Amino acid sequence: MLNYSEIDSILRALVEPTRRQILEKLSRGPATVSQLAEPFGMTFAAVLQHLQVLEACGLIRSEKIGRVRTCRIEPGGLAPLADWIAERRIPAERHLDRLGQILAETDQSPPKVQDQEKDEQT
Amino acid sequence: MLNYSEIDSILRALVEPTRRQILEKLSRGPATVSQLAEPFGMTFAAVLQHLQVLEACGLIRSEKIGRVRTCRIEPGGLAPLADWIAERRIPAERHLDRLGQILAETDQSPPKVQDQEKDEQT
DNA sequence: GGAATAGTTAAGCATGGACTTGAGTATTGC
DNA sequence: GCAATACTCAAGTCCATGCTTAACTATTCC
Repeated sequence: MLNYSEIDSILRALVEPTRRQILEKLSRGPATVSQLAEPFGMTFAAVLQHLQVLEACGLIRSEKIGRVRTCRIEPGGLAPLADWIAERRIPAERHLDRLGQILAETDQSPPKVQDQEKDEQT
Repeated sequence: MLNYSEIDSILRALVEPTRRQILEKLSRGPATVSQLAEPFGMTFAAVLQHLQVLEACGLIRSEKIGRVRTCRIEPGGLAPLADWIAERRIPAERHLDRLGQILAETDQSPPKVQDQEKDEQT
């Protein structure tokens, strides 16, 4: 059983493009907070906040030695999300087959699908 | 090559718990807008907006027959995100092995990791 | 010991997105 | 045709979150 709020926190962390870029950068090797902050047109404090979010949900890990904090990817960090997706893809892939279509028409009662993609008014 | 903004729109869609619940419900079979709106303590219009977000990023599909719009899961909808994760897990899994540790210590220069988890002031 | 460096925290602003309300349109049943 | 149904759209409110500023702490170098 997956923890619902774990998925939630991982998704909230990943939805922010800056944080995905940080992950990208860390996946090429560990880096200090200042090294990470440098390329972004953003203050030190902002990057630090992103790092805290990433660490809180287990996507990265960091340790402070002296006055320098070094961050690195947490290897299994994306696993819960990968599992969540896997769980949902299998049953989803079954609907929309013949069976799914038949169930759709007999169960709920949309008269009949005469012509797919008839609307699409964006 | 994955489209960056595609991942972005999928993550933005999934980060909202209500939308994940809608997906959950649809994965058990197609449903009309009113059927989806019913169980949530939320207006029709709000649910409709969620459905539009889900459809815009390809996670669901809908068709209108008469005055009834029926929604269903788009089978391959989660595939881009699954791929994105897969791409990032493989290289990430390599760091944090012996090699990653060694690179971390020789490349950037944190003197030496004498004692892991020394800080942790939440 | 004092200045410079590296990071930390808190407060405040600003934007985006979820949700509501309310009015409008198309379809169905009588 | 007219009312009810099922959905659609636009505008507005409100709150969460990203970012900044500014003050603060802990280390290192001289």
